[in-house]
Amino acid sequence: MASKDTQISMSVVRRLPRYYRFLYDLKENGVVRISSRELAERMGLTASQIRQDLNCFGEFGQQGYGYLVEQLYEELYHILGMDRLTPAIILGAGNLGHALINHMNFAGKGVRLDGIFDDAPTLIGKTIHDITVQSTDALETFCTNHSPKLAILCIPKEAAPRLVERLVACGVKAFWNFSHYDIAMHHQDVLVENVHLGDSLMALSYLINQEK
Amino acid sequence: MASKDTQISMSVVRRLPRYYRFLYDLKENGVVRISSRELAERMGLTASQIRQDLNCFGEFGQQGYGYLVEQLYEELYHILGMDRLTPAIILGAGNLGHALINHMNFAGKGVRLDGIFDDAPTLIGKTIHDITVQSTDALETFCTNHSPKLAILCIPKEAAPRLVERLVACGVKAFWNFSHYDIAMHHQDVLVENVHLGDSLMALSYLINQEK
DNA sequence: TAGATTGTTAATCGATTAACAATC
DNA sequence: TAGATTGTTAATCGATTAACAATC
Repeated sequence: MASKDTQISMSVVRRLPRYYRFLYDLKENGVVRISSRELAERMGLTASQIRQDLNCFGEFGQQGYGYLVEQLYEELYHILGMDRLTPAIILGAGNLGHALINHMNFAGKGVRLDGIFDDAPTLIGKTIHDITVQSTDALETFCTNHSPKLAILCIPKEAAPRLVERLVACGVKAFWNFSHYDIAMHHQDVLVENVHLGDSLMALSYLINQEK
Repeated sequence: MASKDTQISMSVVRRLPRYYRFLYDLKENGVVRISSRELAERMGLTASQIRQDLNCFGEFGQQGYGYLVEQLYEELYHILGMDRLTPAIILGAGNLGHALINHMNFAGKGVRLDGIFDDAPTLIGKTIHDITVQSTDALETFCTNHSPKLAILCIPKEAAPRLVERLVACGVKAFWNFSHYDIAMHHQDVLVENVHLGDSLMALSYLINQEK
């Protein structure tokens, strides 16, 4: 895997999964080569930006020819770290947690879901996608045995502080956070990706109201 | 409602819901006034940025004093357009759609959910949150009667092109898009807010793999 | 009045776009 | 070789931060 040493900006990082998706589709559609110009057109970006972005990681193209779709896809696969699966657990198997477990192709996103935790008696013991829902009482024991690195939080804000505390003590290093608890404010040295669906909808509401 | 005429940048728009959330919490906790410096500290921003952002919309503070929490909250409420509810429908009542219907406080985000559509015979006729799931066959009739302006897409990519076509023909002006179909590429004059949960998780995977 | 903090202008920083020499 | 398109440097654009006069 080629790579350069300079720190990659978050703007670039956030575009990588999108490149990966588009390259995958091109590959599936049997497209063999593509120029930055044509990819830019399809993605609604500039050719310049695509070349700049890719060149953060190496030289993947051929002058006068463009990029080999399959090869570039493979490069992104490695850049994104899809070859190693991060062991993960999900906290909260309510509607949202349930939806993620059923919908999200975790393995295809570099994640291996090892455990599901919830405190609702109606859920404990149930099996979702071959994984048995456990009580959060079992959290510490589970972590000792499985060392999850990523925790997916689908729990109410109130439950989050205590749970995050315990997870960090258990060695969890990253959070995919659907709760509204501000993890980064309370824990340093931990990676946090916040998903605020409400903010996304509210921003859209704002734009709708601007229209006319 | 005070406001200025210059076009607001998307960077600012995306921060508005977060301001709104923080102001709400401060208000709930009985905080009466707050300075840009203190709000910045709590939100992990700079005081300069907060003042710049707010001054896109008006002058809400008092020199030497700061901002009145309740008043600023109200201003954001109006700026975000929370006083008018956008009529909306949701397409797809599978796990994700179901989770949104149950979890999302639509009214609190400026949206009124008027209809739910799905094609699964097991779902049609069922009632979720007081709304009866209808077949997509009824879409045109429903739109004629209710004129929804926003469609929430919780459907597979394959079903999206045809459905979006129909929705646009019905006068739908905005999409909250959880499918991977690229609406904006195929329809101009329509607002699209894409939610790519997979991209979010993949970006996190990348960052986890960079750590060490 | 003195102290604090805003609103706003100016300076800086970073990200995007344009240009072009290198080269397939 | 001629044409195309990359990799990369330089120019531009926009967003963030700093500074400070205005003023409560």
